[in-house]
Amino acid sequence: MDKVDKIFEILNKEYPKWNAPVIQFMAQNGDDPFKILVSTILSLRTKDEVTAKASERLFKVVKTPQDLLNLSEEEIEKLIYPVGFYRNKAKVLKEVARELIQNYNGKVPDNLEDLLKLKGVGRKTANLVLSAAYKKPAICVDTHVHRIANRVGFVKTKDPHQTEFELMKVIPQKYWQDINKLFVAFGQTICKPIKPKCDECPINDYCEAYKNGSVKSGR
DNA sequence: AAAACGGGGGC
DNA sequence: GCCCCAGTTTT
Repeated sequence: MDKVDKIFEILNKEYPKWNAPVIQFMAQNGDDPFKILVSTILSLRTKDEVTAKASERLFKVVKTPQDLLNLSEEEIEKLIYPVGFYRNKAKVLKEVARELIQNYNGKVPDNLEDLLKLKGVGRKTANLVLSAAYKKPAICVDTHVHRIANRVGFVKTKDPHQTEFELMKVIPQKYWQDINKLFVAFGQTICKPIKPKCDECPINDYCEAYKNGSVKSGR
């Protein structure tokens, strides 16, 4: 069995042990692209749990872009507090809602180009929406994915953008969905930026950084 | 008191 | 490509 197959097999098996509130939350909320987009925007620089709670509160009131637009920024701020940047995010959320209604019939675009045109949406957010909401082949590179891919040895680059393209070459497409789902949870609990728990790591046999002792406290 | 949490956007 | 951004939680 190929090393890549083995790694994903193990991570999939271990996954239930890890907590990734946002992912669980998204799973509970089906694949509604709008909710996934909003949650992802909220998650910026904010802990998973907090994002999940804030999303839950917001979605009790807001189901569509129009709902969002009907609220004042202050009302949105109250709903999403205490996510970091709540003031800015409230503004972004309203702007995104406005763009969705004006340019996309109130629906979240299902292609990278249009998603990237939205305010506050970059490659990470866009790819997550494509993957989670539309089940399209896309790899969402956040700091966890970037760090883990480099440690394990899938890629060797400092540029997250480059990581995205390298991973697409190295990892078979059938696993792209797994990357987005598994790596965040794995990165938060085991393969942490500093003080990673390599002794408890289920895939340390396959990790280049572990083998050559270069898993420093660093990103 | 200081560091950690992370992605987008401007230049 | 590098640097800035901002609020809450954790150490």
